[in-house]
Amino acid sequence: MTGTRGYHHGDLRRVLLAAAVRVIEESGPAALSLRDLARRAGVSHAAPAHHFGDKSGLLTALATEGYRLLAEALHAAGGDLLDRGVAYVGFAVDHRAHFEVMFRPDLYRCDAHELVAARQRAGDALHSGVAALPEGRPTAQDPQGDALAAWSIVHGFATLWLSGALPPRVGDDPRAAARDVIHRLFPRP
Amino acid sequence: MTGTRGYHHGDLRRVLLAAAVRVIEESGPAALSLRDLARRAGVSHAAPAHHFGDKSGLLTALATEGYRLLAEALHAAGGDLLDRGVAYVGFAVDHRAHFEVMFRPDLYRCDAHELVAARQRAGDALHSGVAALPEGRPTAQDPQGDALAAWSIVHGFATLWLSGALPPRVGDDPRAAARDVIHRLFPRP
DNA sequence: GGCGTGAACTTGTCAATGGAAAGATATGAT
DNA sequence: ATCATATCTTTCCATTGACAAGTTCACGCC
Repeated sequence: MTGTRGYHHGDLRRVLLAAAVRVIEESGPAALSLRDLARRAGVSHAAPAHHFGDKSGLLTALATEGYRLLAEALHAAGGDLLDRGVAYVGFAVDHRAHFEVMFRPDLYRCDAHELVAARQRAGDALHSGVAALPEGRPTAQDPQGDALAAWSIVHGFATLWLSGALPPRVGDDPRAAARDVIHRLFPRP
Repeated sequence: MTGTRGYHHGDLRRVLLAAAVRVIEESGPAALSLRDLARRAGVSHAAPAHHFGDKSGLLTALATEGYRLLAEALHAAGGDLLDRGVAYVGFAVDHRAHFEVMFRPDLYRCDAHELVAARQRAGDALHSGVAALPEGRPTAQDPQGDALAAWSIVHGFATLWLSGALPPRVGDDPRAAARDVIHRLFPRP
Protein backbone atom coordinates (compact mmCIF):
# COMPACT_ATOMS: atom_id res chain seq x y z
CA MET A 1 0.00 0.00 0.00
CA THR A 2 1.50 3.12 -0.95
CA GLY A 3 2.47 4.65 -4.21
CA THR A 4 2.53 7.91 -2.32
CA ARG A 5 5.41 10.08 -3.38
CA GLY A 6 6.26 11.25 0.10
CA TYR A 7 9.35 10.92 2.15
CA HIS A 8 8.76 7.24 2.61
CA HIS A 9 8.87 5.05 -0.41
CA GLY A 10 6.76 2.36 1.16
CA ASP A 11 7.87 -0.61 -0.86
CA LEU A 12 11.54 0.02 -1.27
CA ARG A 13 12.78 -3.40 -0.31
CA ARG A 14 10.78 -5.19 -2.95
CA VAL A 15 11.45 -2.56 -5.60
CA LEU A 16 15.19 -2.77 -4.98
CA LEU A 17 15.20 -6.54 -5.26
CA ALA A 18 13.20 -6.39 -8.48
CA ALA A 19 15.57 -3.79 -9.91
CA ALA A 20 18.54 -5.93 -8.91
CA VAL A 21 17.02 -8.86 -10.77
CA ARG A 22 16.66 -6.76 -13.89
CA VAL A 23 20.21 -5.43 -13.74
CA ILE A 24 21.71 -8.88 -13.15
CA GLU A 25 19.69 -10.39 -15.97
CA GLU A 26 20.95 -7.69 -18.31
CA SER A 27 24.57 -7.32 -17.24
CA GLY A 28 25.46 -9.94 -14.65
CA PRO A 29 26.05 -9.66 -10.92
CA ALA A 30 29.36 -7.86 -11.41
CA ALA A 31 27.57 -4.82 -12.81
CA LEU A 32 25.31 -4.45 -9.79
CA SER A 33 25.58 -1.12 -7.98
CA LEU A 34 23.63 -0.09 -4.92
CA ARG A 35 23.66 3.51 -6.05
CA ASP A 36 22.29 2.57 -9.44
CA LEU A 37 19.49 0.62 -7.80
CA ALA A 38 18.72 3.60 -5.61
CA ARG A 39 18.56 5.87 -8.64
CA ARG A 40 16.19 3.51 -10.40
CA ALA A 41 13.95 3.47 -7.34
CA GLY A 42 14.08 7.25 -7.05
CA VAL A 43 15.60 7.32 -3.57
CA SER A 44 18.86 8.51 -2.17
CA HIS A 45 21.95 6.38 -2.56
CA ALA A 46 22.02 5.46 1.12
CA ALA A 47 18.45 4.22 1.34
CA PRO A 48 19.24 0.62 0.37
CA ALA A 49 21.60 0.32 3.30
CA HIS A 50 18.72 0.58 5.70
CA HIS A 51 16.98 -2.48 4.27
CA PHE A 52 19.95 -4.69 3.50
CA GLY A 53 22.86 -3.33 5.50
CA ASP A 54 25.25 -3.58 2.61
CA LYS A 55 25.60 -5.03 -0.85
CA SER A 56 26.12 -8.58 0.33
CA GLY A 57 22.99 -8.20 2.44
CA LEU A 58 20.97 -7.44 -0.66
CA LEU A 59 22.44 -10.41 -2.47
CA THR A 60 21.75 -12.60 0.56
CA ALA A 61 18.10 -11.60 0.35
CA LEU A 62 18.12 -12.30 -3.37
CA ALA A 63 19.65 -15.75 -2.88
CA THR A 64 17.15 -16.56 -0.14
CA GLU A 65 14.28 -15.59 -2.39
CA GLY A 66 15.86 -17.75 -5.07
CA TYR A 67 15.97 -20.85 -2.89
CA ARG A 68 12.34 -20.30 -1.93
CA LEU A 69 11.33 -20.01 -5.56
CA LEU A 70 13.36 -23.08 -6.45
CA ALA A 71 11.71 -25.17 -3.76
CA GLU A 72 8.32 -24.02 -5.00
CA ALA A 73 9.15 -24.82 -8.60
CA LEU A 74 10.39 -28.29 -7.72
CA HIS A 75 7.32 -29.10 -5.68
CA ALA A 76 5.02 -27.78 -8.37
CA ALA A 77 6.64 -30.10 -10.90
CA GLY A 78 5.23 -33.20 -9.21
CA GLY A 79 6.97 -36.33 -8.00
CA ASP A 80 8.57 -37.56 -11.18
CA LEU A 81 12.34 -37.18 -11.18
CA LEU A 82 12.52 -36.31 -14.86
CA ASP A 83 9.94 -33.57 -14.43
CA ARG A 84 11.77 -32.23 -11.41
CA GLY A 85 15.01 -32.11 -13.33
CA VAL A 86 13.34 -30.21 -16.13
CA ALA A 87 11.81 -27.88 -13.53
CA TYR A 88 15.29 -27.22 -12.10
CA VAL A 89 16.54 -26.13 -15.51
CA GLY A 90 13.35 -24.18 -16.09
CA PHE A 91 13.87 -22.31 -12.84
CA ALA A 92 17.43 -21.43 -13.80
CA VAL A 93 16.29 -20.08 -17.16
CA ASP A 94 13.23 -18.23 -15.85
CA HIS A 95 15.06 -16.78 -12.83
CA ARG A 96 18.57 -16.53 -14.11
CA ALA A 97 19.43 -13.63 -11.81
CA HIS A 98 18.48 -15.56 -8.70
CA PHE A 99 20.18 -18.68 -9.97
CA GLU A 100 23.43 -16.92 -10.79
CA VAL A 101 23.64 -15.42 -7.33
CA MET A 102 22.61 -18.54 -5.44
CA PHE A 103 25.69 -20.47 -6.44
CA ARG A 104 28.20 -17.66 -5.90
CA PRO A 105 28.88 -17.89 -2.18
CA ASP A 106 31.52 -15.19 -2.44
CA LEU A 107 28.79 -12.66 -3.18
CA TYR A 108 26.62 -13.09 -0.09
CA ARG A 109 26.57 -14.36 3.48
CA CYS A 110 25.83 -18.01 3.03
CA ASP A 111 25.46 -18.60 6.76
CA ALA A 112 22.48 -16.27 7.04
CA HIS A 113 19.62 -17.80 8.98
CA GLU A 114 16.72 -17.59 6.55
CA LEU A 115 18.97 -18.49 3.67
CA VAL A 116 20.15 -21.71 5.29
CA ALA A 117 16.56 -22.73 5.96
CA ALA A 118 15.42 -21.97 2.41
CA ARG A 119 18.36 -23.84 0.94
CA GLN A 120 17.61 -26.82 3.15
CA ARG A 121 14.06 -26.99 1.86
CA ALA A 122 15.18 -26.74 -1.74
CA GLY A 123 17.71 -29.51 -1.12
CA ASP A 124 15.02 -31.74 0.36
CA ALA A 125 12.82 -31.19 -2.65
CA LEU A 126 15.74 -32.17 -4.84
CA HIS A 127 16.48 -35.39 -2.99
CA SER A 128 12.94 -36.59 -2.49
CA GLY A 129 12.54 -36.89 -6.23
CA VAL A 130 15.14 -39.64 -6.36
CA ALA A 131 13.16 -41.75 -3.90
CA ALA A 132 10.42 -42.02 -6.50
CA LEU A 133 12.67 -43.84 -8.96
CA PRO A 134 11.69 -47.40 -9.86
CA GLU A 135 13.04 -49.99 -7.45
CA GLY A 136 14.55 -52.37 -9.92
CA ARG A 137 17.19 -50.10 -11.44
CA PRO A 138 20.87 -51.01 -11.08
CA THR A 139 21.86 -48.21 -8.67
CA ALA A 140 18.89 -48.54 -6.33
CA GLN A 141 21.15 -49.36 -3.42
CA ASP A 142 22.71 -45.89 -3.52
CA PRO A 143 19.99 -43.26 -3.84
CA GLN A 144 22.34 -40.54 -2.60
CA GLY A 145 24.68 -41.25 -5.46
CA ASP A 146 21.74 -41.04 -7.82
CA ALA A 147 20.73 -37.74 -6.31
CA LEU A 148 24.22 -36.34 -6.73
CA ALA A 149 24.36 -37.46 -10.35
CA ALA A 150 20.92 -36.00 -11.05
CA TRP A 151 21.78 -32.72 -9.40
CA SER A 152 25.08 -32.55 -11.26
CA ILE A 153 23.57 -33.12 -14.68
CA VAL A 154 20.73 -30.62 -14.34
CA HIS A 155 22.91 -28.04 -12.64
CA GLY A 156 25.60 -28.44 -15.25
CA PHE A 157 23.16 -28.15 -18.12
CA ALA A 158 21.56 -25.08 -16.58
CA THR A 159 24.90 -23.41 -15.93
CA LEU A 160 26.20 -24.10 -19.42
CA TRP A 161 22.96 -22.85 -20.94
CA LEU A 162 23.09 -19.62 -18.97
CA SER A 163 26.75 -19.00 -19.70
CA GLY A 164 26.05 -19.23 -23.41
CA ALA A 165 28.73 -21.87 -23.82
CA LEU A 166 26.49 -24.40 -25.54
CA PRO A 167 26.66 -24.70 -29.33
CA PRO A 168 23.62 -23.39 -31.25
CA ARG A 169 22.88 -26.90 -32.40
CA VAL A 170 21.32 -27.62 -29.00
CA GLY A 171 18.36 -25.49 -30.02
CA ASP A 172 16.41 -22.79 -28.24
CA ASP A 173 14.19 -24.84 -25.96
CA PRO A 174 16.13 -25.46 -22.77
CA ARG A 175 13.45 -27.67 -21.22
CA ALA A 176 13.27 -30.04 -24.17
CA ALA A 177 17.05 -30.28 -24.38
CA ALA A 178 17.29 -30.82 -20.65
CA ARG A 179 14.70 -33.59 -20.79
CA ASP A 180 16.74 -35.40 -23.40
CA VAL A 181 19.92 -35.07 -21.37
CA ILE A 182 18.36 -36.25 -18.12
CA HIS A 183 16.79 -39.16 -19.92
CA ARG A 184 20.25 -40.49 -20.69
CA LEU A 185 21.07 -40.63 -17.00
CA PHE A 186 17.81 -42.33 -15.99
CA PRO A 187 16.51 -44.23 -19.02
CA ARG A 188 12.84 -45.09 -18.91
CA PRO A 189 11.94 -48.76 -18.68
CA MET B 1 64.44 -12.92 -17.18
CA THR B 2 65.23 -10.16 -14.87
CA GLY B 3 64.89 -10.01 -11.17
CA THR B 4 66.53 -6.62 -11.46
CA ARG B 5 64.71 -4.02 -9.43
CA GLY B 6 64.99 -1.30 -12.06
CA TYR B 7 62.35 0.77 -13.69
CA HIS B 8 61.17 -2.17 -15.73
CA HIS B 9 59.69 -5.08 -13.91
CA GLY B 10 60.41 -7.45 -16.75
CA ASP B 11 57.85 -10.10 -15.98
CA LEU B 12 54.86 -8.04 -14.95
CA ARG B 13 52.30 -9.72 -17.15
CA ARG B 14 52.91 -13.16 -15.76
CA VAL B 15 53.25 -11.93 -12.19
CA LEU B 16 49.93 -10.08 -12.43
CA LEU B 17 48.13 -13.12 -13.79
CA ALA B 18 49.59 -15.30 -11.04
CA ALA B 19 48.54 -12.79 -8.39
CA ALA B 20 45.06 -12.64 -9.89
CA VAL B 21 44.81 -16.42 -9.64
CA ARG B 22 45.76 -16.28 -5.97
CA VAL B 23 43.28 -13.52 -5.17
CA ILE B 24 40.42 -15.25 -7.00
CA GLU B 25 41.18 -18.56 -5.32
CA GLU B 26 41.06 -16.86 -1.94
CA SER B 27 38.18 -14.43 -2.36
CA GLY B 28 36.49 -14.96 -5.70
CA PRO B 29 36.51 -12.88 -8.88
CA ALA B 30 34.40 -10.14 -7.30
CA ALA B 31 37.23 -9.24 -4.94
CA LEU B 32 39.72 -8.70 -7.75
CA SER B 33 41.24 -5.23 -7.93
CA LEU B 34 43.79 -4.05 -10.45
CA ARG B 35 45.30 -1.71 -7.87
CA ASP B 36 45.67 -4.52 -5.39
CA LEU B 37 47.42 -6.66 -7.99
CA ALA B 38 49.74 -3.77 -8.76
CA ARG B 39 50.55 -3.37 -5.07
CA ARG B 40 51.34 -7.06 -4.75
CA ALA B 41 53.64 -6.86 -7.75
CA GLY B 42 55.33 -3.75 -6.38
CA VAL B 43 54.45 -1.52 -9.31
CA SER B 44 52.34 1.57 -9.72
CA HIS B 45 48.58 1.36 -9.89
CA ALA B 46 48.50 2.11 -13.61
CA ALA B 47 51.07 -0.45 -14.71
CA PRO B 48 48.56 -3.27 -15.32
CA ALA B 49 46.70 -1.14 -17.85
CA HIS B 50 49.69 -1.24 -20.15
CA HIS B 51 49.60 -5.03 -20.39
CA PHE B 52 45.88 -5.70 -20.34
CA GLY B 53 44.15 -2.46 -21.25
CA ASP B 54 41.58 -2.76 -18.51
CA LYS B 55 40.21 -5.21 -16.01
CA SER B 56 38.25 -7.24 -18.52
CA GLY B 57 41.43 -7.49 -20.56
CA LEU B 58 43.19 -9.16 -17.68
CA LEU B 59 40.30 -11.55 -17.16
CA THR B 60 40.24 -12.29 -20.89
CA ALA B 61 43.88 -13.30 -20.66
CA LEU B 62 43.10 -15.44 -17.62
CA ALA B 63 40.21 -17.19 -19.36
CA THR B 64 42.32 -17.83 -22.44
CA GLU B 65 45.04 -19.37 -20.31
CA GLY B 66 42.34 -21.44 -18.66
CA TYR B 67 41.03 -22.87 -21.93
CA ARG B 68 44.58 -23.74 -22.95
CA LEU B 69 45.21 -25.53 -19.67
CA LEU B 70 41.88 -27.35 -19.95
CA ALA B 71 42.66 -28.59 -23.45
CA GLU B 72 46.03 -29.80 -22.22
CA ALA B 73 44.52 -31.56 -19.23
CA LEU B 74 41.91 -33.31 -21.37
CA HIS B 75 44.47 -34.50 -23.88
CA ALA B 76 46.79 -35.69 -21.14
CA ALA B 77 43.98 -37.80 -19.69
CA GLY B 78 43.98 -40.16 -22.66
CA GLY B 79 41.14 -41.27 -24.88
CA ASP B 80 38.80 -42.83 -22.36
CA LEU B 81 35.66 -40.78 -21.78
CA LEU B 82 35.50 -41.58 -18.09
CA ASP B 83 39.10 -40.45 -17.60
CA ARG B 84 38.43 -37.28 -19.56
CA GLY B 85 35.45 -36.48 -17.42
CA VAL B 86 37.49 -36.97 -14.29
CA ALA B 87 40.20 -34.78 -15.81
CA TYR B 88 37.62 -32.04 -16.44
CA VAL B 89 36.65 -32.06 -12.78
CA GLY B 90 40.29 -32.28 -11.76
CA PHE B 91 41.07 -29.21 -13.85
CA ALA B 92 38.25 -27.28 -12.22
CA VAL B 93 39.51 -28.18 -8.75
CA ASP B 94 43.20 -27.61 -9.47
CA HIS B 95 42.63 -24.35 -11.37
CA ARG B 96 39.51 -23.07 -9.75
CA ALA B 97 40.38 -19.43 -10.47
CA HIS B 98 40.66 -20.05 -14.19
CA PHE B 99 37.57 -22.22 -14.19
CA GLU B 100 35.44 -19.68 -12.35
CA VAL B 101 36.35 -16.94 -14.80
CA MET B 102 36.01 -19.06 -17.95
CA PHE B 103 32.28 -19.55 -17.50
CA ARG B 104 31.47 -15.97 -16.53
CA PRO B 105 31.17 -14.25 -19.91
CA ASP B 106 30.09 -11.04 -18.23
CA LEU B 107 33.59 -10.65 -16.81
CA TYR B 108 35.63 -10.67 -19.98
CA ARG B 109 35.52 -10.17 -23.74
CA CYS B 110 34.40 -13.55 -24.96
CA ASP B 111 34.89 -12.59 -28.61
CA ALA B 112 38.62 -12.06 -28.19
CA HIS B 113 40.63 -13.75 -30.89
CA GLU B 114 42.99 -15.98 -28.95
CA LEU B 115 40.27 -16.86 -26.49
CA VAL B 116 37.91 -18.13 -29.18
CA ALA B 117 40.67 -20.31 -30.61
CA ALA B 118 41.62 -21.75 -27.23
CA ARG B 119 37.99 -22.46 -26.38
CA GLN B 120 37.51 -24.18 -29.71
CA ARG B 121 40.41 -26.52 -29.01
CA ALA B 122 39.12 -27.34 -25.54
CA GLY B 123 35.67 -28.04 -27.00
CA ASP B 124 37.15 -30.39 -29.57
CA ALA B 125 39.00 -32.28 -26.86
CA LEU B 126 35.75 -32.61 -25.01
CA HIS B 127 33.78 -33.97 -27.94
CA SER B 128 36.40 -36.35 -29.30
CA GLY B 129 36.18 -38.36 -26.09
CA VAL B 130 32.60 -39.33 -26.86
CA ALA B 131 33.62 -40.85 -30.17
CA ALA B 132 35.59 -43.46 -28.24
CA LEU B 133 32.50 -44.86 -26.57
CA PRO B 134 31.59 -48.48 -27.34
CA GLU B 135 29.46 -48.84 -30.45
CA GLY B 136 26.76 -51.04 -29.05
CA ARG B 137 25.33 -48.66 -26.48
CA PRO B 138 21.72 -47.50 -26.77
CA THR B 139 22.41 -43.86 -27.64
CA ALA B 140 25.14 -44.51 -30.20
CA GLN B 141 23.11 -42.88 -32.93
CA ASP B 142 23.34 -39.49 -31.20
CA PRO B 143 26.92 -38.84 -30.13
CA GLN B 144 26.28 -35.10 -29.84
CA GLY B 145 23.57 -35.76 -27.30
CA ASP B 146 25.99 -37.97 -25.42
CA ALA B 147 28.59 -35.23 -25.49
CA LEU B 148 26.11 -32.71 -24.15
CA ALA B 149 25.07 -35.04 -21.34
CA ALA B 150 28.69 -35.80 -20.47
CA TRP B 151 29.66 -32.15 -20.49
CA SER B 152 26.63 -31.27 -18.38
CA ILE B 153 27.32 -33.85 -15.71
CA VAL B 154 31.01 -33.10 -15.27
CA HIS B 155 30.49 -29.36 -15.47
CA GLY B 156 27.66 -29.52 -12.98
CA PHE B 157 29.61 -31.63 -10.56
CA ALA B 158 32.62 -29.35 -10.80
CA THR B 159 30.53 -26.22 -10.33
CA LEU B 160 28.69 -27.62 -7.34
CA TRP B 161 31.94 -28.82 -5.80
CA LEU B 162 33.57 -25.41 -6.19
CA SER B 163 30.55 -23.55 -4.86
CA GLY B 164 30.65 -25.61 -1.70
CA ALA B 165 27.01 -26.59 -2.16
CA LEU B 166 27.62 -30.33 -1.92
CA PRO B 167 26.90 -32.06 1.38
CA PRO B 168 29.97 -33.25 3.32
CA ARG B 169 28.84 -36.84 2.80
CA VAL B 170 30.25 -36.69 -0.74
CA GLY B 171 33.72 -36.85 0.75
CA ASP B 172 36.90 -34.91 0.08
CA ASP B 173 38.15 -36.56 -3.08
CA PRO B 174 36.50 -34.80 -6.01
CA ARG B 175 38.00 -37.11 -8.64
CA ALA B 176 36.73 -40.28 -6.99
CA ALA B 177 33.27 -38.80 -6.49
CA ALA B 178 33.23 -37.52 -10.07
CA ARG B 179 34.21 -40.95 -11.39
CA ASP B 180 31.28 -42.50 -9.58
CA VAL B 181 28.86 -39.89 -10.92
CA ILE B 182 30.05 -40.16 -14.51
CA HIS B 183 29.86 -43.94 -14.29
CA ARG B 184 26.12 -43.67 -13.76
CA LEU B 185 25.74 -41.84 -17.07
CA PHE B 186 27.91 -44.26 -19.05
CA PRO B 187 27.83 -47.63 -17.28
CA ARG B 188 30.67 -49.96 -18.13
CA PRO B 189 29.80 -53.15 -19.98
C1' DG C 1 79.45 6.42 -29.61
C1' DG C 2 75.28 8.97 -30.30
C1' DC C 3 70.38 9.01 -31.58
C1' DG C 4 65.75 8.14 -31.87
C1' DT C 5 61.79 5.19 -31.51
C1' DG C 6 58.78 2.79 -28.88
C1' DA C 7 57.74 -0.16 -24.99
C1' DA C 8 57.34 -0.29 -19.95
C1' DC C 9 56.29 2.13 -16.07
C1' DT C 10 55.01 6.40 -12.94
C1' DT C 11 52.49 10.34 -11.33
C1' DG C 12 48.42 12.96 -11.23
C1' DT C 13 43.65 13.26 -11.82
C1' DC C 14 38.52 12.33 -12.25
C1' DA C 15 34.02 10.20 -11.72
C1' DA C 16 31.75 6.40 -9.53
C1' DT C 17 31.26 3.23 -5.87
C1' DG C 18 30.54 1.20 -1.04
C1' DG C 19 30.08 2.36 3.36
C1' DA C 20 29.57 5.16 7.76
C1' DA C 21 27.78 9.06 10.44
C1' DA C 22 24.42 12.24 11.61
C1' DG C 23 20.27 14.61 10.67
C1' DA C 24 15.30 14.91 8.86
C1' DT C 25 10.62 13.05 8.37
C1' DA C 26 6.90 10.01 8.54
C1' DT C 27 4.23 6.17 11.05
C1' DG C 28 1.99 4.19 14.72
C1' DA C 29 1.33 3.05 19.53
C1' DT C 30 -0.11 5.04 23.87
C1' DA D 1 -0.63 15.26 21.67
C1' DT D 2 3.60 12.91 22.40
C1' DC D 3 7.15 10.06 21.72
C1' DA D 4 9.69 5.96 19.95
C1' DT D 5 10.99 3.90 15.94
C1' DA D 6 11.44 2.84 11.17
C1' DT D 7 12.49 5.02 7.01
C1' DC D 8 14.90 8.06 4.17
C1' DT D 9 18.39 12.16 3.20
C1' DT D 10 22.66 14.65 3.33
C1' DT D 11 27.35 14.76 3.97
C1' DC D 12 31.67 12.72 4.02
C1' DC D 13 35.72 9.45 3.26
C1' DA D 14 38.60 5.67 1.28
C1' DT D 15 38.94 2.79 -2.70
C1' DT D 16 38.47 1.68 -7.36
C1' DG D 17 38.78 1.79 -12.68
C1' DA D 18 40.12 4.52 -16.21
C1' DC D 19 42.51 8.15 -18.57
C1' DA D 20 46.29 11.65 -19.72
C1' DA D 21 50.80 13.14 -19.68
C1' DG D 22 55.36 12.59 -18.30
C1' DT D 23 59.64 9.55 -17.18
C1' DT D 24 62.85 5.80 -17.74
C1' DC D 25 64.67 2.10 -20.12
C1' DA D 26 65.92 -1.19 -24.15
C1' DC D 27 67.30 -1.73 -28.61
C1' DG D 28 68.14 -1.12 -33.47
C1' DC D 29 70.44 2.01 -36.62
C1' DC D 30 73.68 5.25 -38.49
